[in-house]
Amino acid sequence: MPAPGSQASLREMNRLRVLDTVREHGALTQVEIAGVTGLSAATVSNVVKELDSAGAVILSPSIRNGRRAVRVSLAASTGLIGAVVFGDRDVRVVIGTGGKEIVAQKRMPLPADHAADEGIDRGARLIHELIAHSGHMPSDVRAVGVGLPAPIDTVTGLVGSNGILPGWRGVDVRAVMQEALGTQVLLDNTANLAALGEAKFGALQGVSTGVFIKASYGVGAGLILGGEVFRGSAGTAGEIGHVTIDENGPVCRCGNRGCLDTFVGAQAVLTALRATHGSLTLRDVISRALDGDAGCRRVLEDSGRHVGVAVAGVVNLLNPEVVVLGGQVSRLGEIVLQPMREAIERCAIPSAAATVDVRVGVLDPDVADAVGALALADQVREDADRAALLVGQP
Amino acid sequence: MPAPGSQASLREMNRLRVLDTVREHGALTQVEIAGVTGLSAATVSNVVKELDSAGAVILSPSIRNGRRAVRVSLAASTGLIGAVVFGDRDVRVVIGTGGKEIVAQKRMPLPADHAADEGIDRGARLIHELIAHSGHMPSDVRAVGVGLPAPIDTVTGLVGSNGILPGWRGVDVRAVMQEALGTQVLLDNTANLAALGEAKFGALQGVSTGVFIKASYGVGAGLILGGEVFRGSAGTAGEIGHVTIDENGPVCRCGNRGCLDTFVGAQAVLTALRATHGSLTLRDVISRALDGDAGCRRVLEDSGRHVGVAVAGVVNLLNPEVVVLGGQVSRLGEIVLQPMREAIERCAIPSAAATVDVRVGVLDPDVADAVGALALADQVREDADRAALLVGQP
DNA sequence: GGCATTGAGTTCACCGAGTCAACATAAGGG
DNA sequence: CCCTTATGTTGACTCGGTGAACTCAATGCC
Repeated sequence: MPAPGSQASLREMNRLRVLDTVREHGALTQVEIAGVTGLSAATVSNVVKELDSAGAVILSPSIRNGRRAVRVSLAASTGLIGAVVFGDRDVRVVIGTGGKEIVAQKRMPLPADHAADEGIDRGARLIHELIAHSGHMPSDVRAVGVGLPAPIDTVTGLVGSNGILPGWRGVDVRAVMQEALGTQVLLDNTANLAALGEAKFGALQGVSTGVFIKASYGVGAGLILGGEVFRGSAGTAGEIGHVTIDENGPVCRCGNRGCLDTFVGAQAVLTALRATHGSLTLRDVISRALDGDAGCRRVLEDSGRHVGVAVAGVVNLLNPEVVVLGGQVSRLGEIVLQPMREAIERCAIPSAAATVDVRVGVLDPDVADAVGALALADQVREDADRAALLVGQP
Repeated sequence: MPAPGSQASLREMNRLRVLDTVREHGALTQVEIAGVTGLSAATVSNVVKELDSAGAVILSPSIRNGRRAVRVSLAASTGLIGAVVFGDRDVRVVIGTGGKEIVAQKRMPLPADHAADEGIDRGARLIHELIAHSGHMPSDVRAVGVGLPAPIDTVTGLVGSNGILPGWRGVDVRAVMQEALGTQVLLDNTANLAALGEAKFGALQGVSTGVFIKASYGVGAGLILGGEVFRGSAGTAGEIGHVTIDENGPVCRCGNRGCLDTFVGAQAVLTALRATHGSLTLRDVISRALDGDAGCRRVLEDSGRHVGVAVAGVVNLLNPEVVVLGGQVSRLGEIVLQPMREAIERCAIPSAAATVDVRVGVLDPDVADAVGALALADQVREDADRAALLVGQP
């Protein structure tokens, strides 16, 4: 890398400026690039020439009056990116080429009490299968994003102790997965990943301060602050499921009492319905509620209210522009959103409650996490491409 | 300003690089500057010459072997900066020259039900008095930071509705104050200001993710995220006083029930002690607790516990490195910190609770807000100096 | 006192990079 | 066929950073 402050670094900055402009605006002519970046046409000409000979952009003619402009667009990043997302009882694997497009995907159930090694092994095997089926080589995969429904300590790299998966505690998933896949692996909480997905392609696009609530088997949050996913000092930010709602409430699996999770987690929901509805899964409850079953609907409305109380605290604390509800429960739409909004309105300070926009996520809850995991992997690939470009142009 | 990406902008960046290096490290020789910035000695020589002729730095000889090195240090910023901080029943006015040094200060009580105009008027008059007494002109004041114990909507500029000061609701304090002082006025919540003070000069120095809790007449929080004060989308972030602790708790002045404030606000503390101790002020309770009064101590310990429960939620959500307790109540030190720590330990998820460091602020609670307000004003002055430097060197 | 030594800052020739202006280019219109 | 229109390229110029040579001011040694 060139010394900071030198002319070489200025050149580099301008190369990146041009590249980022093209990335953001799509195909542009050189004059347009010059207009947007504020660089002179001559400089843009030189930079584009370099970029073209390095294979970073592609030039295609366009038709218009006068001399034909040449549109500059980003050369497609090479290689594949992958995502492996572990749910409470399954693993979903996706491969893509970038953006939110999905090349192939596969889902597979996992036993309730599986060990981490087993899950990782199955995830890795599915990735390899998908690659083979789509006619690629394992070495084509540049990066894989992995999601777990548990807090992940980025300092130690270990899975936190109060996630949904008991068999995964204290495992360094990133290291093991990286070993199994032979590619760079990025590990994150599924709430953070879904938040990233919504921020890139969904309801949180362009939002500076946003809160994503993932309500599924458990409740988690992903925070978008300054347009980026916020992970806190050790990566476990966004844990909203164990906020104390009632100091004397039921005992939670985290050891505390009256956590939000004891009121709205799948356990609580299913227990509340057992007497009248028998043994159901969370998905059953949701689809019955959508079909008009009063009991199921009522229990989920209550969940919405409880989540709303907790979210009101978050709204007070962070004063977000938008709160997005995601996760399986978000399929219910206004049924659960309405009581949630009312609770926020009631419990948050008026000025913050008045400005916050509470809505449902845009992405399908089944794939939102995976889309985010792909986005995470894509970022890494972009960084690598960029670094390669810089060392390639000494 | 020069076009981005041009060589002129590179020059400017290097000027700022040198300036910031000197700002951060204090007096340095040119070789040292070159070492830190990575620029060549020749460039540093040129830049320093420019900076010197612009009056931005001062050169002083130093003694050592070989040719005497010339130490480059920042020219003292010209002019004064001021702070006006409104408490629940008083106003404190401070003037300084930069950093945390205080040139002069004055405190004056305010009637409990005063109107905003009255408070602003008194604050402005005090500023003018202090300036006159210290032998300066009103025009010497470059910027004034103003603190209010209430949420401030930065979009509308108005004071939020659930602060401690009923007579201030819906007033555009910044505009009125600016009119009265004839200088640039920066307005912020006192919790944010005290957090800024601790971040610049106290317990939050160098901390990336930190939470400052101001426990005084009411409870508020100032968030430090990425080393900066985080204000949310409309500036009201950090409102922790109206988090719901108990859905069926006492009615709060904000209209909700069971807010933290109804358990630990001065109102609640004083009411709890009225039967046994008669009419006290919060300061009385604190000093008696320090003197060993069991009742006062017990009530404040309970406050600490309640605050701890709420803070545990914040710790889960933001995963901070440090939580700093400030405000009048922090004078009690471990008496209130201990129960607070225990509550956090008990209610927050283990990994986050284990890594968070809970301590008392370094700054005197009486002046922490003002120190922050000065820092805010100082930032503005620095920006103005910097801008002047740039246009002064075309 | 004279003189080498030491290390800081300055000067200068050089070169890389951005800019302006002129120019080459590639259509469509009359 | 030439003019118009609009884009991209080229070259002379200037600006700014750099390395190497140089100046400068004190110390210490003889």
